[in-house]
Amino acid sequence: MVLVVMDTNNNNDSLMKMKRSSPSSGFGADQGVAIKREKSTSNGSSSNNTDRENRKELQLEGGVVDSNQNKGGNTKEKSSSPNKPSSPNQRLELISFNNLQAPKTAATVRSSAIDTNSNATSSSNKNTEDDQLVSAKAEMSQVKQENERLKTTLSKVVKDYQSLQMHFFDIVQREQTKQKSTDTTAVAVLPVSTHHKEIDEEPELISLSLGRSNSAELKKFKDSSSKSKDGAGNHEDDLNKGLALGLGCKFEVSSNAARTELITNQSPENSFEELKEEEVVGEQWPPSKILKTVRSGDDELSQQNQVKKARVSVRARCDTPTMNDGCQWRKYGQKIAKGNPCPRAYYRCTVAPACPVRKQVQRCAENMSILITTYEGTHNHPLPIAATAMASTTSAAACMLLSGSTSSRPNFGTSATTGTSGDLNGLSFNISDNSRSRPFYIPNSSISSSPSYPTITLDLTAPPALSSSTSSAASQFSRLSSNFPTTRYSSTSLNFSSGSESSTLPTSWGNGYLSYGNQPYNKSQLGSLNLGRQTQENFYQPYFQKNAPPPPQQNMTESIAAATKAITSDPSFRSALAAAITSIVNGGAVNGNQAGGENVGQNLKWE
DNA sequence: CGTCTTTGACCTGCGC
DNA sequence: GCGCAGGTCAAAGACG
Repeated sequence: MVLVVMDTNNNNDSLMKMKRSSPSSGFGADQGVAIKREKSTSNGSSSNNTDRENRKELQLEGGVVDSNQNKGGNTKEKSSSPNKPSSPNQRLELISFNNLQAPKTAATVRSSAIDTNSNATSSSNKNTEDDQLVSAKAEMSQVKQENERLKTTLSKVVKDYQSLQMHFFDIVQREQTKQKSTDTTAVAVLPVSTHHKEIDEEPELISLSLGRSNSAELKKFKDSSSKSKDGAGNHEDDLNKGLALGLGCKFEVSSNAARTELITNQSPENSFEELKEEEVVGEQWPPSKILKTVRSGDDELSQQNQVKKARVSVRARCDTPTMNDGCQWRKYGQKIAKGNPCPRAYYRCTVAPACPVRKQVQRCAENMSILITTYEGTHNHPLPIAATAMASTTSAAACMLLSGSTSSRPNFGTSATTGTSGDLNGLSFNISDNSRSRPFYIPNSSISSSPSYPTITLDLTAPPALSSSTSSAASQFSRLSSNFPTTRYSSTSLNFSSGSESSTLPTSWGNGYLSYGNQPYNKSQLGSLNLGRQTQENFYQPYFQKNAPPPPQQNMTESIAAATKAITSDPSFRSALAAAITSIVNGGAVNGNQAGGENVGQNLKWE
């Protein structure tokens, strides 16, 4: 259950706070003169002291304080505002707390009223306490109403989930039926066909992958399936277009060697240690991986670097200087980027020492209330639950981007390492048809301005009216794509907004259930996370059993369970899912004229 | 004293 | 080759 509670007003205030609190307004040799002047005028003697005082002041105000401003060691990017419910869970807890507390208050008031009456004091006291009683009752009723609303929303979400799940299982069953028949055919006609054999052995093929697989293998497989089974329904048509509804591992392994590697990587000893950078999602779709064996070392390296640089940019309205995505970040640099007066901050993930993930945070030049966070790379370590939702979303988007932009390459997605990384992230978006992939370029002023890197933009800033239709979403894309430079890599924009829910940024992404492993975190790592009443045991949930890889079906079921939890717990996620499904169901996948980006831009109403 | 942020300097890639 | 811009490094300082 997710409620996005975020104050989106006060943008000016927050900007002012940011300006006041952040020394970022003055930095670097590369910075403009005007900004330096601003720094020098901020305080004649010591701007640093002023900054720190301002930070303290902000903290006292209960305002939003960046991790940079939390000077106290481990306090990195905590839920920024102590006065606001920083996570949906907290919000719910708050409500239920109120629910519990309200009667107590009423009882207290009543008892004190009795005491007062027994003492036969003035009637004005009586009136006052009656008023208190009335107000307490009113408060109670309000809280009850809110509770009811929450329950209703929850039931709707669960209902949506169930219908979706039913649909998914239906598809899976059809797929399995087809697969069996295909295998039979393949064995009869091509007894040595490794292709079908692999498919048979790789249940990951049937998985909750939002979007369209662009795998040539899958296509071949589908084609053969449809040949072997006439009269395929619409669902199968969609499937043949590459739709595989599966959250989790939508990966194909085309060679036994690769599969062996996958299995090796999934062994408990190697599960994380051996997750090399290029093996992680976001970077995990090296289309060149398949050609790895035939390419030269240099070529391979360059390809990997390309993939490594895949980025996911998240645009979201956010009052806080940085988005609380649940991860621990360490700032390592700050720059003024050309075309944007707002400084760009560079962060490294510090959850694990060798984590390659970096993020850049920058305010949008056009709309300062919009925070653009660009993620690069994928975590090679278990993530706190609070961070998994964002990680899953971004890695999925990265997958989508890479698959979309590179789908012209043969044998895409057959790398074993992609399978591993996909397991880690539990979600993948695929665009099957490169011809439908219409890139949206990132403006130069944007944070993802580097033309060298493929970037996908998840726009969480759209107002409800904009996100409710394809045309409006497209207009939003066009807004994004205006004045975009020609880049070497395509960039894609996804509108993940869903109604009013996503018009504001979730203050916490902590509803993800796609934990990366079952390794326990030590407390210091958890220290900066706002756990609320969650226990540490619950906080990190195993996503896949590493020690004993479950049978395919079980694995898939776990994927589904995890994914559906994520879906039901994150409005943005649901929106993304809805958008993807809508785009396909509404014919986007069938209608070959439509661009993938436009299709994804469509949103499904969930209520 | 350890950790973190700040920020000037440096490196790298790209366009001309 | 040069300049520009993005990205990173690392020394210095602040803080608990």
